[in-house]
Amino acid sequence: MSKEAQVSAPRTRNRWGEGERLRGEILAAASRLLSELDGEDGLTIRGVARTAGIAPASIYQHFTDRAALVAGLTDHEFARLHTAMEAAEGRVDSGDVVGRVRAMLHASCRFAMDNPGHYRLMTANGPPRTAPGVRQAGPLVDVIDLLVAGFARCAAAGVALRVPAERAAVIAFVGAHGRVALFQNSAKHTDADSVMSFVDEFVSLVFA
Amino acid sequence: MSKEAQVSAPRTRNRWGEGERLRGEILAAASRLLSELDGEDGLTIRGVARTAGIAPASIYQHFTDRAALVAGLTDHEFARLHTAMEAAEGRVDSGDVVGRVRAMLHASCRFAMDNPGHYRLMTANGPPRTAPGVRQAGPLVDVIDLLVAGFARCAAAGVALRVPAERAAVIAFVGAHGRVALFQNSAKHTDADSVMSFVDEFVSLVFA
DNA sequence: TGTACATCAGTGAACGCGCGTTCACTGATGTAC
DNA sequence: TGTACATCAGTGAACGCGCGTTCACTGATGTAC
Repeated sequence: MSKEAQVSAPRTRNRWGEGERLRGEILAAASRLLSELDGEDGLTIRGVARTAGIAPASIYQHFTDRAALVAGLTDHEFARLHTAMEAAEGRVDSGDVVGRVRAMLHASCRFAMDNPGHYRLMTANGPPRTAPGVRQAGPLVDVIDLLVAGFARCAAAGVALRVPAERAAVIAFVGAHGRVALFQNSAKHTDADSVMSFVDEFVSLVFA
Repeated sequence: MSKEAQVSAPRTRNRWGEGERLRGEILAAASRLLSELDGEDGLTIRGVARTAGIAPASIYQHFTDRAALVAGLTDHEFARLHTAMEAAEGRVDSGDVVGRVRAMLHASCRFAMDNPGHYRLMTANGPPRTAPGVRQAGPLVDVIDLLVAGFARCAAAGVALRVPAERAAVIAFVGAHGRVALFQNSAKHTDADSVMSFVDEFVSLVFA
């Protein structure tokens, strides 16, 4: 609980050829820092350096500037979310197609609720804007594709949808995260169970 | 397009007893500033003062500190949204209950799309957290209550809902704004029409 | 009607601070010959 | 095997800047007597 960054040993530097490891440590430190912070503005070069136990200047060997650091962190967190959703899906019996979709949505809600700072960062500096018409790419789209595939499997298994799978995925994701985002800082009302049941109700709306 | 704040006349001060007018000018300036900015971090005391054409110190006669200014701006913007939604509803024939709900949702989407900075501010520093169990209050809840009333009027008019009006309101609002928030900065794909039709599809899901 | 004083709206200059970024550096580890 | 040099990981100190906030102030307008 001390305000001081612990004044540990002056840090054993990485060995030759392993300089890239610090990049990971920097991202991990930034992620940790973001957990304890309100928003992106507290996410400073100096703050991250303090959290990582390195000199501010050291960050510039891995990120050209603060913007690059933030972008790197965003990608890193999207990858974490992606992994969490896949893992959650894998934990459900593959015959339970609806259950698998639910599991992914629950995982993404839990991620957002457990990591409000990261979540805000991810939605604020979303994917890079692409040219119109071009098929969109980016971490957000990858996450949604996970859901599209899930809903498509529902349809293939004979569970009727009221809308196409692509639409259903966006609706479900947007609904789940809208719910979390809007009520994140608004009372105890946002306990995990009520969010999850809201999401389930939501999902049931897209099924016939 | 000049970077300079225009060096106009040194400002004619308000007359005796009208000091409160500056409060409004400060909020208007902050609102204008937020329109041209990415996020809350650019919303500084000095920046607002520059935009308003006053001295930074003058702000402290109306807001105790930066946090109070931001909170005041948030309230101000919620009030604007509330007004816009009511106005939109009023423009639709009162017999068309579903149309009136749609109009409110469209208005709130348009607000979010036209004012991404304000919107981010409103969702980030949402309503003050209240004690659990206590009926929630605050500008966000007021806005949602508008929708609850709208959906309730639908039900009363014989348009069947698949969920209670309270639920429907939250679902619709959360869906609409989740859609806007998630895709705000993600390509031309976010043109107004596609958002509106998404919202309409969304609304149709809650009706039987 | 004067006149002394209170109150108002708003300011200019200064403070200390943390920030992003740059630069020349340190010392350990590898490589060429 | 030495030894000179290149490369690596990482640093310490300094820079200039914009920020939030405070303070004593200015000058216009009102009020008491």
